[in-house]
This record gives sequence, structure tokens and C-alpha cells, in this order.
Amino acid sequence: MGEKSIQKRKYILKTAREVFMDKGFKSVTMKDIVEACEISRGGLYLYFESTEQIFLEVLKMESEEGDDVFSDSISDDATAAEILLLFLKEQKKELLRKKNSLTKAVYEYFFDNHPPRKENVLKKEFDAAVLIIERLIETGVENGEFVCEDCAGAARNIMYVLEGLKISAQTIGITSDMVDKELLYILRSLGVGME
Amino acid sequence: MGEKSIQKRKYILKTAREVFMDKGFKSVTMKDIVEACEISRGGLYLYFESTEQIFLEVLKMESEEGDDVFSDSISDDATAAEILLLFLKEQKKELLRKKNSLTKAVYEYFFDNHPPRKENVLKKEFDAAVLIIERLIETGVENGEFVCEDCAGAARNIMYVLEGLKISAQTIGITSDMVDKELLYILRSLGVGME
Amino acid sequence: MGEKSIQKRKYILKTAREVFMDKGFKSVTMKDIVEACEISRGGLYLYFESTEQIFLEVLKMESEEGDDVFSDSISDDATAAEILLLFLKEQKKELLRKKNSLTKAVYEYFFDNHPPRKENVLKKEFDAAVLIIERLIETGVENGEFVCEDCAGAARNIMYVLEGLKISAQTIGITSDMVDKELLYILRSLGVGME
Amino acid sequence: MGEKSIQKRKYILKTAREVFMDKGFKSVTMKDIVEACEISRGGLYLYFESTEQIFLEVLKMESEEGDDVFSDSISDDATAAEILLLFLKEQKKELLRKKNSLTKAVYEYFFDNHPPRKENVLKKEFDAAVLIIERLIETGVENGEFVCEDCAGAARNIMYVLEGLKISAQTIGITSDMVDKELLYILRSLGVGME
DNA sequence: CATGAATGAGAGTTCATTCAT
DNA sequence: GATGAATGAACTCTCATTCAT
Repeated sequence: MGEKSIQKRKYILKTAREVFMDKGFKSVTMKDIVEACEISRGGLYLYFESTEQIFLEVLKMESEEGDDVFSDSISDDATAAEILLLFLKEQKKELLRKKNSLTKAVYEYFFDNHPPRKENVLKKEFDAAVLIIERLIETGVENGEFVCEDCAGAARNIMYVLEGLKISAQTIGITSDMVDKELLYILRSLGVGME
Repeated sequence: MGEKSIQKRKYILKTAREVFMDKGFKSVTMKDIVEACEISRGGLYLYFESTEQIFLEVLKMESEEGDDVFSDSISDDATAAEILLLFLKEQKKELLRKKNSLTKAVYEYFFDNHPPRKENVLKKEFDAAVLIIERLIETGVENGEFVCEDCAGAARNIMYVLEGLKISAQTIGITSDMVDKELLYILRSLGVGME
Repeated sequence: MGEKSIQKRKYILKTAREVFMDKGFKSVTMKDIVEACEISRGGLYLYFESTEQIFLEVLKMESEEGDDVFSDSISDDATAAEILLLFLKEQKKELLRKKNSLTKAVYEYFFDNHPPRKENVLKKEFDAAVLIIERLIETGVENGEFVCEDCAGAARNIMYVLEGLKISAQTIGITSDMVDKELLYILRSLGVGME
Repeated sequence: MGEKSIQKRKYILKTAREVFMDKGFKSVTMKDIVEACEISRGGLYLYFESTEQIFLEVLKMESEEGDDVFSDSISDDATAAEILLLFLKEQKKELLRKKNSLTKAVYEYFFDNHPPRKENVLKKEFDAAVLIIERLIETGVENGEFVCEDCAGAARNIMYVLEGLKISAQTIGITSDMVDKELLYILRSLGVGME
């Protein structure tokens, strides 16, 4: 497969991504993707053989282009609290974004496909995030920014709350204010005043 | 509709419930339900006209038969902490229950169907639960069982963590120990020692 | 499946039979049969799930309705030579019948599907025919109608020649005269004069 | 067409031959051949325009490279019986060869394509073989090796039996012993003792 | 009420064939 | 000459939905 094909692959993945964002995972058919891409029925099969394969590659692409919140645009002398705040704000933006998110599709996919723990991308990302937050809190505690007896516990708590907010956003609906309240609650728990 | 028909409706709903627990919402077809119920194709249409209608009625039935944790089997002189613990244990049992739960189906359904806030069953249940927990914590604070500055915030935090655990159970997988850790973290936040 | 369905099954099998006679086995699609039967696409699948299944049932029907040459229309006092002649004439009629024969389809099917010996319908029929002819020749020998040192060998020889004629009819083409010549040769080998 | 192209044509035909031996005629697609040859889709069309054309050229190549049993490796002073035996052995080898034979493909092709008699390759070969065997038998009779009243009939009988054995080998299955029995029967009919 | 046969729309998939490079 | 991406026709199969009985 030449240079040209690689471009087309990417084009298909990007277009399919839109479709998944719009319709989730289960409802998406090869036909949907064919039509969104404006290519021929058989054409799609030259590149991919199922919506599942396409979806997994979309996810891979997603994580490769990685929106690494923690490394992007953070000044070197930022405090732990500042970094955590930035992270939470990023998460808020993401979870309020109704249309521009793969969240629904990801959940739908993983509802029916439980890869063995070790290979579960979602789990890996979750664990990685917990670890990072834990380190961050520890740093904050050392600097006197945070108060916290169980940093690992606090980190996990934060992640589960975020998961809860994410799923709530997709099901019962959620507003900016509601998210703010939760995030403030979390920060206060860490002893951060809201002055 | 005679008595007989009402019985049959219930029978169909109960049987369909099993199907939804097994396959979620989106993948369930009228055919699946017809086969599970061992009735005729046309027969099902006499009672229901779509999987959506069936699913919504299953949910209604569910909440009517309401497993009201807070009222069932609680001695009148139970302490707030005891009641909260009971509730959390109940939630744990539910979210570890792989096969016997409508969780997946509910999420799948609400991903695509955002009824206006006021009518969203999920939201109502969520809010109701928050309220009850809030009261419970307040009572606990008055009794000196809990320490808590923002009871409403704590209640919401608990519910979001539970949501986070629920969705995690369905996607990345979760063990009994992992749930325990989170619940303990919550209780400690309320100043409950684990003696 | 009620009485009605059984009729329809038969109707489909009969119609499909025509299709197989016309196109052999491999080229026949479910669509061909659907169109020949003038039923709906899905309708056919209510009764059969593949052309293979249909074909095998056509064959079964065929052998059940058995054109039992040896039992039909044979007077009780017929001589062995008469019966053999009748049989050969029947075979001749069959193998000259260009359009009205499943021969091609049968060969095509068995080219790709070698069931274990024991279950091979073709083999069973072949062996049965050999046996019957063998008996017939033995009787003829006893009656002084035939001369033959190796009745079993002669019987097999006859069947293989018939097979050879059948396949030749379908490939290189064959005329009535050509068949006659072979049959006469066989009869002469058995010492039957052609007066 | 240059030298190079001629080589490539031959290469394609040889490779396609393998494919036909493996899958018969009808099931073989241009794609199959393209893949077996490891050339490009378009490339194949530069040389051939259909599987039919390819198949016919394979057959032509086959008969040109002619496995002339009667001329190969026969000492000049071989008796008629020896030559006939050699021929029959050759045929036996061929028809027991499951995988390395075009038999199935040839039959499949000629089932659907009855070229006018005069051009039918199969027929020509059949008739030629009959003639040669007839001559052989005549020679044998003159030499006192064979006893036979109708040499032409005997020759045709042999060829039809061989056809019968060939098709049986492809459909109901046949063993070395079974072939031997038939060949012996034929030879005995010619008055050849098996000493 | 209940049945289940029948229909037809629609999704999946494979290939023959073409054509720009 | 040679390539292989692209197209579109043709098939397979599954269901939601209807309707005569």
C-alpha cells in the first residue's frame, strides 16, 4: 500500500471518527462510513474489514495524537494546584462537549468487548491517569498546597468522580455549573481554598 | 384489556428484562424477545410496538417494584452510619453483578435518548438518591457519627463515585477489593473510623 | 410447520429441481431459486438455509419418489434378459435427456463434497444397482439366457460403462445410436443374440 | 508480443493450471489466479480476459505437451498386450491421483460448454484413443494374444469403462483395488489370462 | 386474541473490470 | 507493459412489520 493509500486510510479514519461521535459504536454500519466518506462500497473493504477494526484504529489514532494535558502548555514553575486545576478544566471541557466526543462510542464498544485486563486500553489509560494525579497530589502535599492523608485514594476518587460525571453527561445530562460544583468539592477536600 | 392480557404483558416484560440484561439495549431485536417469550411474532405486536417501548416499560416496572434499600429491612433504631453502610453494600453487590443487571442496557438506551430533563427517569432517581444520602449524612452529623462541612457536596460526590464505579465495572472491569477501597475512602472522608 | 408449509416446501423443492437441472449445482444461487419460485427473498430462508441443503433435499425427494425401474411395470413372468433390457433402455432414455436431468448438478455437487463413504448417496445407489444387476445376471445364467463366468464383474462393468456414457453425454455429447452400440456390445458379451 | 511476454503467458498458464486442479473450473475467479500468480489484477487482463479463456489455453497447452502414453517409453518389440497393460496402468495412475488432475475442472467446464462436436477437444481425444486401442486390439488378435469378435466395440467399451472409473473416482471415490478389478475384467474379456 | 407465513428493505461481502499513473 | 486503487453489480442473510386465518 503506497503513500496515497496511507492518506486515504487516514481520511477514512478521520471521517469514520465523526460518524462514531455522532452515532456511537453499535449503530454504525459499513454503509454509514462508506457514505460519509463518499467512497464506493467495495472501496472501504480495501482498507478495513469491519466497523470494529475501524473503531479500534480510530481509538489508536486518538491516543497517538494524544492530547497530553500534563505536558502541553504547562509552564515549568506551575504549582501542583495549578496543574491539577488545568487538568480538571480540560476534563470539564471534554465532558461537556456533546457532539465532539467519542465517549458514547467508547462505552458502547467496551460494554460488549471486554478484552483481557492487560490489553484493555481504557483500563491502562485510567490507571495511568490515577498514577499521575497521585504524584501530583503528593507533590502538592510536600509543597504545602494540599492536605491529604491518602493520596492514592484521593487520586482514585477523583478519577471515579470524573467517570461518573462523564457517564452522567451522556445519560442524565449535566451543566457547566454542576461540573464546577463537583470539581470544587474535590479541591476543597484537598484543602484548597477557593479564594 | 382483560386480566389475562395483563398477566401476559407482565410475563413479556419480565422475560424481556432478562434479554436486556443479557444483551444491552441496542442489540435486542423484536425477534430476540419473541423467541425468549416463546410467543408468536404477531403476538408481541399486540402488546408492544418496539423494543424501545418494551424497554421503557421494563424500567417503569423496575422502579415500581423498587428495591427501596432505605426502607427495606432496616431496624428503626439503626444509626446513620449503619444505614449508609447498608446502602453502599447494596450498591456494591449490584455493580459487581455481571449478568443480572440492566446497567448496560440503561446506559445504552440513554446514550441515544435524552428525554427532556424533567422526564428523565435516570436523573430523577439520581437526584432522589442524592437527597436521601444528604439527609442521612446530615442526621449522622447531628448525631456525631459523621464529620462533614458540605453535606450536599458529599452526597453528590458519593453518587458520582458510584456512577464511576458502575461504568468502570462495565468497561474496564472491577473487583470486589477495588470497590471496597473506594467505599472505605468515602467513609473515611466522612470521618468514620474503620474499627 | 403446518400442512400448508409442507406443500410449499415441496413446491420449492420441485421448482428448485428445475433450476438445478438447468444450471447444475455450483452456479445456482438462492436468488435464482427465489425468482424461479416467485417468492420473496426472506421467504425462502423460512424453509431452507442454503442451496446445498435444498439440493440435498431434492436428491432425497428424488430417491424417495424412486423411479424403481426394476419393480415398476414388470410382469412377473419376465425373463432376466427382458428385465435387463428394460433397465438399459430406461438408462438410455435418462442419459439422452439433455435438459431433464440432474446428472450435471449431481456430479458438480459431489466433485466438491466427498461425504465419508458410508454416507455417500451416490455410492450407495451405485453399489445397490451393481448388486441387483449381478442377481439378474445370475438368474439369467441359471435360466440359460446368459453366458457369464464372472457375474459380479459383468455387473460392475455394466455400471461403469453406464457411468461412462452418462458423463460422456454431458461433456462430449452422445447420440442414440452411440448408446445403442454400447448396450448391444454389453448384451453380446452376455451371450445374448440380437435377433 | 515479445519473448518476455510469451514467457509470462506460460507462467500464468502453468500457475493457473494448479489453481484449476485444486478448485475445478467454476469456482475459480480471476482473483484466485491473480493471487496465485502474484501479479497485479490489471496485469492478468493484459494477457487473458476471462477464466474461460485461460482454462481453454491451459487445456491446449496440456494436449500440446501431450503425455503420449503410446509413444513414450515403449520398446519397439513390445507385444500388444504389454502396450495395452501399460496404457491401462497409466490411466489407473491418473485416475487415482486426487489432487494432481484437471479431471474435475474439465468435466465442470464441459458441462456448461458444449462446443459444436467438431471442435470438442474432449471428443477428439476420446475418439483418437478409441481408434488407437482398436488398432492395438486388432494387432493383438492377429498375434493370437487377444480373442475378440468386435474390436471396435471392445475398444469403445474400454474407453467408457475408463470414463466411468474416472468420474467415479471424483464422486463416489474409488480405491486401487477397485480399479484393478475392472481392468482385470477387461483383460479377461480379451482372453488374456492373468498368469 | 394469537399465530406464523410472507414480504421487502437494508446490511455485509466479494469480485470482475476499468483506468489513471 | 504493469500496477493496484476504485467502482458497482450481484449475492447472502436477517429482521421489522403486516395480514390472512
